[in-house]
Amino acid sequence: MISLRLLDVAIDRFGRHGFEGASTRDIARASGTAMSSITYHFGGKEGLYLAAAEHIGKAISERQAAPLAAARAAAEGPRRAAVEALLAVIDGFAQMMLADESAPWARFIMREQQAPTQAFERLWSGAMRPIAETCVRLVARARPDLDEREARATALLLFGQAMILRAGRASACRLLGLEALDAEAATLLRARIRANALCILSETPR
Amino acid sequence: MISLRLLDVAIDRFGRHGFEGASTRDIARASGTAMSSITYHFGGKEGLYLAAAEHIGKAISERQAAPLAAARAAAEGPRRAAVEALLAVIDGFAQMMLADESAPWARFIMREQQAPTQAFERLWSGAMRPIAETCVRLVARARPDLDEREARATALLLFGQAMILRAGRASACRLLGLEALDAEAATLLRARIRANALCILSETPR
DNA sequence: GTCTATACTACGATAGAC
DNA sequence: GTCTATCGTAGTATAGAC
Repeated sequence: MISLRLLDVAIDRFGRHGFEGASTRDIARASGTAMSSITYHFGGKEGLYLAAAEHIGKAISERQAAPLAAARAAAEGPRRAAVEALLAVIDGFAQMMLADESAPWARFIMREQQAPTQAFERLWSGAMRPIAETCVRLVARARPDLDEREARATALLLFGQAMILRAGRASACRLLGLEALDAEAATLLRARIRANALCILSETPR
Repeated sequence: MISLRLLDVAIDRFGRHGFEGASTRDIARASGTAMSSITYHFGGKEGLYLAAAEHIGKAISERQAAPLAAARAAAEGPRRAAVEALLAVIDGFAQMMLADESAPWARFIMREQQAPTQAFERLWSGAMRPIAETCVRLVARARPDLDEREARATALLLFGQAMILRAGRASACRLLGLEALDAEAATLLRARIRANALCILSETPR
């Protein structure tokens, strides 16, 4: 499937150089095909960009499906179970942020976060919103002292801890004195994220 | 000063479209000068890019100077004072992430984080490392139960909460159901960041 | 210092062969 | 479906006038 190869390369190039900076010539060449294949399969540069966003959304949804299903089930259960389910979703997200696989997706999404286009809409409703809304409900279950808006803010901030592992990757490496986030660093970071999240979610109203 | 105007526009364009995507023609036009001024003042597109990074580093250092000086003083004081000083630094960072002013800087830096060039080195040693290292010492003071690596990881993750306000701006708006992060949302988010950080920093060894 | 003019390269889109 | 060839536009760099 040449169109799949085009999508993979496109995600890499668009993420690395942005929509305007990426070149369809280069994407086609790196995919081992002619530039006009892009016109044929996706209608043009913009069609390829939107298809790339959709492709990322599907990949994320697939990888988060398991913890998300467990989380949905736990949203109505006891508080303790809700906390554990939320910790599992956050850890799943952290693992994704740590995995090499997510680097191209993250580059792509990060650009959309700064200046959303039509592609962000597809990413949000397809992959991100289902995860986010489930987490909001779990936070509300774990922290009944928070009102709706506070619970939403808290869910967002909990993800921030994991997101910095991608969004601030270069800083993370320098601060930890590493060339790259290896398996040992990943274990350490996941443990700290879990401890911090547990601390926040266990806080009891005074 | 035409060179300052060029720098401001360059930060915006490089942040928005990336190094390759931004056009020196466009930057010069929006600065009200001829393209060859860039060659004259900065030696070319790449010189302009590096100068833009340096410019951002200086702006950040200036704005974080006050809480940073207080934090340095508190690093040797009582634990309670270290916690408060660190909360102040994090809040200063959060305010910067919330301010409209930081949007162009953030776009620029975020790109460098994903694929660091020589420009990241200047940003890191000029502005980021001084802040980060001070925070590591404060975390170590607040959480003597953590070893050096754990303290470094924790300092990083604390900043993640604030960073998502920029790095995940579009998601933050959608999750909170807002068009933009207004003053009310800013107050709410800063309060939650503070509460979460306080909770993490106050955790006592069992 | 700042401009105009120009040389050269690369871009995206498209037409048409196979 | 995939290719080559080509069109019009826009990119950076540079030379030289003022």
